[in-house]
Amino acid sequence: MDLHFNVWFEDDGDVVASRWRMELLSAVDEHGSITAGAEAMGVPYRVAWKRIHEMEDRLGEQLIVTQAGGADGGGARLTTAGAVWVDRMRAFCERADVALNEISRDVFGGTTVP
Amino acid sequence: MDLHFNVWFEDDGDVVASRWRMELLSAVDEHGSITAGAEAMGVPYRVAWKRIHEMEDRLGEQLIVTQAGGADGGGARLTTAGAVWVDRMRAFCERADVALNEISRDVFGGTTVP
DNA sequence: CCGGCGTTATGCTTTCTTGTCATAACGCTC
DNA sequence: GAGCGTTATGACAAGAAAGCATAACGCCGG
Repeated sequence: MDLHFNVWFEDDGDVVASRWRMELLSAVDEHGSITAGAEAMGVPYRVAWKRIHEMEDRLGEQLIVTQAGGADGGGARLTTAGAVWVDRMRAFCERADVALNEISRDVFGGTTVP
Repeated sequence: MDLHFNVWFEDDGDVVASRWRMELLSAVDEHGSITAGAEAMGVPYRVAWKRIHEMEDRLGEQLIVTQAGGADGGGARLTTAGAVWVDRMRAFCERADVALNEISRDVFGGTTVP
C-alpha cells in the first residue's frame, strides 16, 4: 500500500496549479513541444492542451509560448512566468514529499500501513 | 488563492483511503447514520454508500456497522477498525496541514501566491 | 396484528465531466 | 507547391457522478 499526495492551489473553487500540472509544464519545456511533453506524461495531446490553457485562463498570464510550423514543425517553451511557477512548485513538492513521508512513518509506523 | 492538499493510500492503483473518505466516515459516525453523514458532507446518500463499500471491499475489513429498522429507524456506526483508520488519518492530516503551510510560506512567501 | 416511520440497500436512468478521434492551419524545407 | 511535425479546435464517445425509484428491515403505536 503506497502513500500518495497532491497539492494544489484553488481560486474560487477552480484549480489553478497542481503538482501534476506543473510536471506537465516541465515535461513540455523539457521536450520542447506539447506533443512530446504530453506523451511523456502519458496523456493525449488534447488533454495536455486543455489543462495548460485552463491554467493560463485562470491565472491570467501566459505560461508557455507556442509556435505552429517552422523548421522543426514548431514547439512550445515556458515563459518566464511559467518557469517561476514550475520552479516554485518543484521546490514545494520536494519538501512536502520529505515532510509527509516523515509524518507517515510517525503516524502509521512503517512504510506500509496495517 | 488557497492551498489545498489531499493524501491517500493506493493499493495496486485503487484508492483505499483518502482524506475526504475519512471525513465521510467520521461524519457518518458523528451523525449516527449514513444519510445524515452524507448530507453533512454535501453528497447524496448513494455516493457515500458506494465510497464506503468500495473502501471496505478494497481493505477487506468492515469499517461501519449498519442497522436497517429499529426504534430510531436504524443507523450506522464505526467499527473499531474504522475508528482506528479515522483517528490515524486525522492525526496525519492535522500534522500534514501544519507542515505544508509552513513549507508554503517558505517557498511562496506570504499566505497568497504571486 | 398491522400500517407507519426512518433507515439501509440497490437498480435504473439522466446528466455532466473527461477522454478520444478527426481535421484545419501554420511555417519552414526541399 | 507538396511534405513534415507541430499547434489549435470541433465533434463525438466513454465513463463517472447525480438523481429517482423501490424493496426490505425492525420497532412502534394504535
